[in-house]
Amino acid sequence: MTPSRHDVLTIGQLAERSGLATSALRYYESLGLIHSTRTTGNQRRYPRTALRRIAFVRAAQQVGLSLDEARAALARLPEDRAPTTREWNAVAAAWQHRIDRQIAELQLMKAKLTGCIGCGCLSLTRCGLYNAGDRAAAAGPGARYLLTRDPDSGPEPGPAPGAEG
Amino acid sequence: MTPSRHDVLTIGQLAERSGLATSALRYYESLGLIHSTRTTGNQRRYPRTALRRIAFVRAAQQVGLSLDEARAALARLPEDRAPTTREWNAVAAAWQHRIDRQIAELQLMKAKLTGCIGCGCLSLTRCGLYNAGDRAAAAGPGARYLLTRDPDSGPEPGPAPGAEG
DNA sequence: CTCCGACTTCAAGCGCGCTTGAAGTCAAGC
DNA sequence: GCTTGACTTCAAGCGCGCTTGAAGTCGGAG
Repeated sequence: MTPSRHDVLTIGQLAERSGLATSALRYYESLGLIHSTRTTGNQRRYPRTALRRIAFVRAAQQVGLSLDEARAALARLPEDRAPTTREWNAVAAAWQHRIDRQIAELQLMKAKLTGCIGCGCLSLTRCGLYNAGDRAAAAGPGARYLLTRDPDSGPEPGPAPGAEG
Repeated sequence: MTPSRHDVLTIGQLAERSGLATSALRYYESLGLIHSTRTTGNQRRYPRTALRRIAFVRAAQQVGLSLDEARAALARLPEDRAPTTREWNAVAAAWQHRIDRQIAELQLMKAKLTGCIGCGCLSLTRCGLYNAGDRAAAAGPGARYLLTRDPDSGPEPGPAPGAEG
């Protein structure tokens, strides 16, 4: 079964089907998230499995993974076919832990807010919100993530300066 | 009651107490999130209420607000005293909606993952994950937020090109 | 043949939330 | 006086996830 013209997508077609801009797709390819072959005229041709990989990446982003982390996760799934239940199970389980943790954090935040409503506080010392930023403050430079990144992974080369109070 | 030396904080003291770097505090001040007076030697002196404002901002970030949005929210609270229950109530209620929405999205994602485990799919057309990125794809340029920003606010001047599939 | 649009590469830019560096000032201790 | 360290301003840089622009190529229609 050599791939016929319909088994393969131009970057424009892939963009339309995935909802991403062609620039984003080239960027993804530069990161190794998707792969393409080239025509004799040096144009990219993507296999249909690229759609699955993109879907995976977008889902990974929603779970809070960076593109680099998504690539690592993607490396544990087969390149050219849909993952088996077993393969998918391992990945999904890890994501569920992430999601659960994020949900737990949000619920904690919500509880703190409710407590604040009850006490009318934000009184500098007693308010639970006052200590809500502990983990976020420990993150490195760069744009801050909205929710806490994986707390028990990563080298964390640069400790936050002056954070010891 | 003129503010004595103990009612007022240097930027270094504020950094230590808030857990933020002095550079971050200057940045916050440049954005109007906190305010300071100056000594005769042109050094910043922050009122203790700055601590409360910073706590508020950090909490706002956890809820998913940008610093600009945090400033807008902060503008609805009094500058120089703790907010009353009524004042706080309005803000907290808005945040709770945000949090609830984020939790709902995460739970939806989790359900989709569970479904995927059950069906062993990612089969391009049937998988719920496949359509999980709809809203994220509609966002503009720049670093992507991990979770969906407020879907019904903001001018959104630049529609994502090629997002119509 | 021309023309057009979809493709190519590469470098640079953007937006956010900061940090870093350079060059200078101020305040206290020896 | 000198040193030290905390402060000042301003500009530039970083990391992520892309987009934008310039300059050129490919491939089919007329």
